[in-house]
Amino acid sequence: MSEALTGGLPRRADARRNRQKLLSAARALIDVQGRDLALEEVARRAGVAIGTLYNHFPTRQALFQALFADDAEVLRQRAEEWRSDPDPAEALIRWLRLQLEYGARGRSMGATVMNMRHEEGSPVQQKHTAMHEAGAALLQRAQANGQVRADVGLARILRLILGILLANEDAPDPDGTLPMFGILIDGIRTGSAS
Amino acid sequence: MSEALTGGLPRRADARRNRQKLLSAARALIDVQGRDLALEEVARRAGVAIGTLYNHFPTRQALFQALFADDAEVLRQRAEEWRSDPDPAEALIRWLRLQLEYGARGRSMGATVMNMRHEEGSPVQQKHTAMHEAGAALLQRAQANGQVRADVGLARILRLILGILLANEDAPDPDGTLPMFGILIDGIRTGSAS
DNA sequence: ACCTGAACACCGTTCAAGT
DNA sequence: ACCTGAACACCGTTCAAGT
Repeated sequence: MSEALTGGLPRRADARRNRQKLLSAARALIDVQGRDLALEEVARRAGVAIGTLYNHFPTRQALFQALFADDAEVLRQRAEEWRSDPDPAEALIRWLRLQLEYGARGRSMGATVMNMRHEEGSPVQQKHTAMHEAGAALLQRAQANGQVRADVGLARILRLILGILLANEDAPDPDGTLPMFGILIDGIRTGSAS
Repeated sequence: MSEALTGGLPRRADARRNRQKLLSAARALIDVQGRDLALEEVARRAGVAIGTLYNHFPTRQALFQALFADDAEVLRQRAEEWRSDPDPAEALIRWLRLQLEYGARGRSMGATVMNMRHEEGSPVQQKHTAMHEAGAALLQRAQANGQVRADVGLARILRLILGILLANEDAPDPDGTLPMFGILIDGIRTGSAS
């Protein structure tokens, strides 16, 4: 239980190596097979037994979380940095575009992980919360400045970004994300109707 | 091959009954298991052998298409009707909201089918094209009236609706779709920035 | 503290044989 | 023209035994 619940790394060096090999194999496979990647193949490519995979990651979710949780930390940092940007709306939009980029990682698994329900107090949940708070500050700044409508929350915006990614995952033109992102941005700007 | 390619119904009466039983069973299961429903269980619940399922629906896609293709016809009809609505924008929005409702069918499988690549000349493709043209007329009317931005196409809007559905599929609050829909609508209205 | 791999269950898909 | 179900391949998951 130690590793799964604490989220810490394994104590033994060989176990840490195995964990890393599993993550690398999963990362490589996810780009090809998408979210339905075969766990057995992950173990096979990592050169470990299937039981070892389950030792490190008791569920699919645990594997995905380990793959993409660090992205949340990067996104939090950017949000903090851009909080002093002279143009609040521009800073917010830049950050949301970064969410679009990071979310696209691993066939949208990045954004999916970010929108998953995380175990209370888990490392992923903590990182996610920290990112969310930093982003919310960006949003509120733009709202206080009158550039963004006051009646939208960050969660709703981020889930819309997830939707954009998911809808374009198997689309004929996977780069249709930016025009759709543009509609989202215009939808949260002040000055429009309703 | 006849059935799969022509999309027509089977000639024999027992085969038509089997087809219907398969569709009913699939429809019931999809609400529970989502898009990853087990084909074997579909056949089991329909009371036919697994080979019979493959006879009628050679691929998963074929099964899904058969389940939801008729919705396209309904949506086309509504678009035609509302083309004479005095308020073009209101008519368009009402139709898009209908897309949201119909798309939500079967755990968003409805919208997914609508956004799939269909075989050229297949019945689904024809129905989808007809629906798309009728909807595009609604959109153009609202654009000609100056109520909706001229630089957005229907395909982009519909894919955004698909995204909204997918993003809310396993969400804590699955009825967050309407606020997100509101952002989309405001994003395509005239009068906003950019 | 961690690894191994056999064991079991379940599902996807094909196809020869039947009616 | 259609149905059947055995046959094969593959994967998910657990767990007793090992180091």
